[in-house]
Order: sequence, then C-alpha cells, then structure tokens
Amino acid sequence: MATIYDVAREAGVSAATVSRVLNGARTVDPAMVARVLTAVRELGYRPNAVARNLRRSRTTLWAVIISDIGNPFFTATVRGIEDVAQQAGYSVVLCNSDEDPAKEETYVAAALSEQMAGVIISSSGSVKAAKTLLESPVPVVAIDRELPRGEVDTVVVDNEAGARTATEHLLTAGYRRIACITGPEGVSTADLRLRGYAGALPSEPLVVRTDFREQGGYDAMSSLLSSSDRPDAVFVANNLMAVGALRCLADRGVDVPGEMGLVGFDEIPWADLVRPTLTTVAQPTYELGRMAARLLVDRIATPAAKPAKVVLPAELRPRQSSAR
Amino acid sequence: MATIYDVAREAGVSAATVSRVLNGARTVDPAMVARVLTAVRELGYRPNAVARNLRRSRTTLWAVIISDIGNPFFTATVRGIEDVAQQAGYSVVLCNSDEDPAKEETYVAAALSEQMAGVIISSSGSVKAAKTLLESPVPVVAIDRELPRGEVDTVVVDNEAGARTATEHLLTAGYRRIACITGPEGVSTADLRLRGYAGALPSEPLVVRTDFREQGGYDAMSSLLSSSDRPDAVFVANNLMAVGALRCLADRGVDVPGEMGLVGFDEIPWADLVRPTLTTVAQPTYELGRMAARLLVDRIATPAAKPAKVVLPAELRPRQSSAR
DNA sequence: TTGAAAGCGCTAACAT
DNA sequence: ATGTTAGCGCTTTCAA
Repeated sequence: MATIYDVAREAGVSAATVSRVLNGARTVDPAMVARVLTAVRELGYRPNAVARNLRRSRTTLWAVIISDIGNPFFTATVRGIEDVAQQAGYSVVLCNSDEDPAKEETYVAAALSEQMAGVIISSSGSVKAAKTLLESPVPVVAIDRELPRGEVDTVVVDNEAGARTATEHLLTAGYRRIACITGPEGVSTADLRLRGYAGALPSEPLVVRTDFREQGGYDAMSSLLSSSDRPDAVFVANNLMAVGALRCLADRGVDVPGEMGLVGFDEIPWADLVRPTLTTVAQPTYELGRMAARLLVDRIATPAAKPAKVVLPAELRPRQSSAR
Repeated sequence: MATIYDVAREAGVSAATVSRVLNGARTVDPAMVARVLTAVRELGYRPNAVARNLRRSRTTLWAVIISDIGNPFFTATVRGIEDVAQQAGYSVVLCNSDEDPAKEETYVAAALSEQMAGVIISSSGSVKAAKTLLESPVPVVAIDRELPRGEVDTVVVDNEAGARTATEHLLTAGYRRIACITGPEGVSTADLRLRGYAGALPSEPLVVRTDFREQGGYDAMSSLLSSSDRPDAVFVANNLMAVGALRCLADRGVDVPGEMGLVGFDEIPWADLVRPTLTTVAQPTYELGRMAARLLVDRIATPAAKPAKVVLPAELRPRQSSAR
C-alpha cells in the first residue's frame, strides 16, 4: 500500500503538506492541493487510519454492544444511533454479545484496546464488563438496560410503569390469576418489569424467571400450564419470550385470549399478522437510539458533566391476545 | 492511560520483556512473568491495539457489511460468522449499509482505512464499493449476493433453483397466473430469483421490481391487485417483501390462499405464527455464515488461491399461503 | 505557506 | 533470557 511519503514524493512536496491537504487545511496553495490530489488518485492512496488514530490518540469509531442481534428491538435502536453518529462524524460498529457475559467482556476489552471514541451498551448483565468500562476513560452510554452499579448516561423506557399498565390492562379485561414470565435477575429490564407487574397485582405474584429468549418463554409457559396453580393470563417481560409463550399455547391448543390472556413487553415485527394478534407494550426504539447517541456526543465533548438519565415512555398496544 | 513503558518501569524490566509476557512468549523467566503481571494489574494496564496494529501492519478485526440489519435473515448468518471468527482469533464488527450504496461505500472505505483483516459483504449493489474492495489487498468474501463483477470467494444459495421450485409449487397447487415481485436490478438475488421464476413459467412472466423492503412488497402487491391482468398467485423474492405483500392482502380482504397464493423467498422468524402461515423457500443461514467465515480464514492464509464459489441448497417449506 | 523532525505505543530484529 | 533500538504511517509543533 502506498504511504503518505509515496504521495509526497510523487507530488514533489513534503508529507506534512499531503497531510494538510487531506485534512482540509486552508493554508495550502491551490496549486499544491491540485498536485497532491493528482498524486493521491494516481497511486490509489488511502490514508492508514490505524496510524492516524495512533498519532491523534483518538478514533472516530463507536462500539455499540447489543445483547442480542436476533431481537428486532435493536434494529430500530441501531438505526437511531447510526443516524446521529453519522451526522456527528462517527462510524458505528456493532458488537453482538448474544446475552453472553463472557462475549460482552471480550467486546468491551476490544473496544477499549481499539481506543474507540465511545461505547453504547445494552448490558447482558456482566458486572465485570460494567466495571471495566466505568474504570476506563472511554465515554459510555447505557441503553435499554441500566449498567450494573453504573453512574453513567442512561436511556431507558419506563419499564415499571409499562409493566404496571400491562398488568392493569389484564385485570381490567377480567383476568384474575395473572402470572409473570421475566428475565434473569440483575438485568434491570427484567427486575423493573417484574416490579411493575407485582405492584399492580392485588394478589400474590406468580413468577417464572428464564432467559430473554424465545425458547425460554416457551418453557416457562409450559411449566405454568402444568402447575397446580395455573394462571388465566400472563404478562411476559420481553418480545421473544412472548412469542415463545404464544407458540407453546398454540402447540398445546390453549385458546388465546379465551383460556389464557397474554401481553408482551416490546413490539415484535409482525405483531398484527400473528394470530391471535399480540398485545404489547411498545417502546420508542428509534428515539431511544437517537437519544443515546446524542448523549454520547455530549459526553465526548464534556467528559466531566453530570451523567444524565433519560426515561422515555412506553405505550400499551392492545390487540387480540388480551381481549377476553 | 498507562503505556507499556510504565509497566516496564514498575516491574523493573524492559518494554520488550513486557511485550513478550503479554504475547505469551515462552522464553521469559517465570519470575519476570510474575513481576510483569503484577505491574499490569496494579496499573490497570491495557495494551493499545491501535499501536499494536500499526506496528504489526495487521489487525484481528473483520468487517461484516450487511445490507439490512432489519432483515432477520442476517441474524443467523452473523451468528455463523461470529462462531467461526472467534475460534480463529478474530473479532467481528457489523456494519449496516441499510441497502444504501453510499453507506456501503463509506463502510468499505472505513474497513480499508482501518486495515481490517478481512471483509464479508452482502452487497447492496454499489459497483464502486465492489471495485474499491477488489482493487484493495484486503481479503473479501461475498455472501448472499454476488459482488458486482467480482472474482472473489462467494457463498450463496441456489437462488435460481429455489425460485423455480417455488414457482413450480404454485403451478402444481393449481394457480394459473403467477406474478413475481423481485428486488432491484443488479442485485444478484433479485435477478437470479426472477430468472428461476421465469424459467419455470409456461406463460408470459408478470414482474414488479421494487426494493427489498416490506413497504416495497406492500406497494407492489397493491399495484398487482389493481392491474387489469390480476394474478392469482405471487412469488415474492424476499422475506420482508413477502410480509408486506401479505399485509396488503390482509388490508384488502383478499383471501389467501383461496383468491391469491403466496410464496416468499427467505424464512421469516415466525412464519408459522402469522395467519395464514407463510410458505417460504428457506435458506441455511447459519451454515451460510459459517462457510463464508471459513473461506475468509483460508483466504487470509492463502491470498493467492483461486476464488471459491459455494452454492448451498435452498429448501421449500410449504405452508398455508400456497395451499389451494 | 511549506518542510524538518519528533513521537504516538507497540513489536521484532538484533545484540548481548 | 533480556535489553537496545528502529520503525510501523501519520500529524503537529516548530522553524524558516
């Protein structure tokens, strides 16, 4: 690969001048600019970002560490992040931790080693990854899920209120024994949605914890169906588990919403095309991403500012699965 | 941030020794290893990958440039890539071109500037991006879609055969006037699936081209419904457009599969939960990702080897939407 | 306005 | 087995 010195020689100028031209300094003679650009084109020169980053001690890359690329929730969120990032001159690289704390730690370590300009993370619960990030100088924004013990910029939805609304909706519809399927302890969305559910319930809570995956939801629903204290409705704390639960009910021939009501948290892509259509608590995903990116831009500009916490509203979308 | 020299000073050794310890050289005295590791821990030292990459003139990052992060097709594919990459000592960063050639070009440029160790790309059709990649020394594997005019390692499914099978399936089911909704010209999947469809058809083809998005499928179906030559079945060349088409039919109250048969190419996540369930041509997505990653590993090891082209089979999954 | 030169942090010859 | 040293490619003072 051609280096900046090759270009300099070809154009008959110094490397410093080439650098100035390429970085848009206005103190360069137009004639030289032309010569440099010609040389760049002829040699097919492409600046080595690694060298530049080393010299500048900074990069223009953001790492966005998401917990499950298979969850459509992240699609719109990432788009929101990308749109703001691009405008601010950053490129976004996505890292998929796949709900695996070990992978999350690997990606956090990589982001720091690679001197990324910032990190946006939806924690899969690794305390170690969170600690590493917090002790590092890299600007961090937590999204969707709070960072364990983290005093950092955070963008979440009002999980507790959303869960409460969903549970009250089931009560209003006439369901009496409402269970909750939620995610792993220590993941803030799992815990807060559980709290919202429990708070809305006049009776004793009935809780199953599992992972945030479709299979987890299936298994959880399966165990609820065969329990002695079988519920007549379930609030499911994320979208993929809700789909799993729905599939389980279909497989078992349980009538939804007649025999069993169902509300999920998080939209699923074709919530209105599945049968029965799925009642969900929808989140402003795109806006979540935009907001996180804006916070990160601000944080990079002002590292010492007090961390912000933004809570966006979630909204119930009543559909068939809860309409008794 | 602490540098390798800080660690060296703290441990009372040279920077070279620290480097050796950190890179697992076995020619280091165990006592020194211990001292170095202690110093590393005390200082919270973290190697600067940018400096390392510059010095080594290589990185351990792969760029995976996908054309639409919102398409669930890529979920399993990316997982396949990641699993192989991790085993081979590479980290994967995802870049979402969002079917936008300009974004694709930006990400290709970034991947080259950042000296990424390799690129796996699902082209959104930018000839310029393809050219840039092919003229660069970076190892490239095309996945899902062929790279425009690219003599590179390629992993695709047998699009033509899959489309033919789908079309024949509709004919066998008794549909007579079968249309095709496909993607942009120049995108290999769009063109090959169209060819497979046309090849299987005894009559004149009826084709609508649009983008590969849900809205595109909706609009295309809408125009087919109001055309004078209204079809009784449609083969839709990707998953998102199939969902759009299905939604359009639902909105218009057209009975599927009675009034209109439908087959999509690519699975959708809950094909069996939507109503009617959607007949699709399924692809071995995870295997596609694994294969691409394996080719990339080989290519990095043997840059001069002849490019391979791997064609994996696609498989019809008959469901309700085509069962007249 | 331009060039010379130093140095970002690391690794790998080479020397000891 | 360990240290010395040069240099990866770039940017940015500093001097002219």
